[in-house]
Amino acid sequence: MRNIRNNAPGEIVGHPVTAQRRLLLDLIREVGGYIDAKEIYRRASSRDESISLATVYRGLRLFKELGLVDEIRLGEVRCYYEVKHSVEHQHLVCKCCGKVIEFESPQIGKLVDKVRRAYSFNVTKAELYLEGYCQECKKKDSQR
Amino acid sequence: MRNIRNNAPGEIVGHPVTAQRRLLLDLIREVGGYIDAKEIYRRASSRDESISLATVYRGLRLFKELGLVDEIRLGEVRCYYEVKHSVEHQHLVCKCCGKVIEFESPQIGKLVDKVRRAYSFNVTKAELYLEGYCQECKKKDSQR
DNA sequence: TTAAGTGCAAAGGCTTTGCAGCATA
DNA sequence: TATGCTGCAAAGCCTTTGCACTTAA
Repeated sequence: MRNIRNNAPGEIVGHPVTAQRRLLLDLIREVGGYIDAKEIYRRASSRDESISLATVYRGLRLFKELGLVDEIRLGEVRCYYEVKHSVEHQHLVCKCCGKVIEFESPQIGKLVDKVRRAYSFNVTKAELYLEGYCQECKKKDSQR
Repeated sequence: MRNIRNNAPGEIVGHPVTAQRRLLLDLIREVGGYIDAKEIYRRASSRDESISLATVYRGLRLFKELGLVDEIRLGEVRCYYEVKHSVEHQHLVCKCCGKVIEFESPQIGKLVDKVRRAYSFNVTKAELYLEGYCQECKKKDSQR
């Protein structure tokens, strides 16, 4: 188990490469981590003030379809997005401070294989979401 | 790994037991599986036509806090709810027909323990979400 | 009695969509 | 040139909230 953070290649193929799409994809890649649509819009606006939130959502949907980004849920209703990694990883979120730790576990792969065989499923996505309290927040809490 | 479906005990304690809360909790338990707020409201309305959707949401929030129900995400924006099980289990969803298979895996527990130690986290929730295509949908697809 | 819950309606947050104009391939 | 993308504004969903009334304990 180790922290990971590496980009995956991939381009917009089969669809027009507009300035907006270029900007959005570059931006998400620069961020390196997870980011939500509103924040993508905020950052995109600072480089192209006429870009619309609708274009952000339409771009995200396309990137998802092309496998360029992953849509992840971090315990909240809204979605976050991140560049698709070559290595699958999972998220551990602190309910108190919001810190997100990414980790990789080979056990997930084994588990997916088991499920695949047991239920004859073609598993295309595996998300493990762990939630709890980090060391610092545990300490803070016990000092109260 | 095996399919599970068993209820957990638990009651509304420390809060007034109103007719609405009683109805909602009974209803969720009768369902036995996952159900969303709108459907809970629809079914509750047939027994108490004056119940409001706000009460459904307020009830669900309370039940969550009391650990009587679990809020789960099945790949969609909206949430589903189910009676809290004594045994933790995970969900496997078919993207094509929507079928949901519940399964239990002891490996998740081991993995959670590893993460707990590795990051000094007090892990309070672990959700594994698997998505893909079931045997029937794979067949249908290959026949096209 | 009184703190707490309820219904209603309105508002909030996130996401999608219709449409007319514009740009990529 | 023609398909497809964009901005804008409006609408759609799901969920929460303010308020006055009602109720469980």
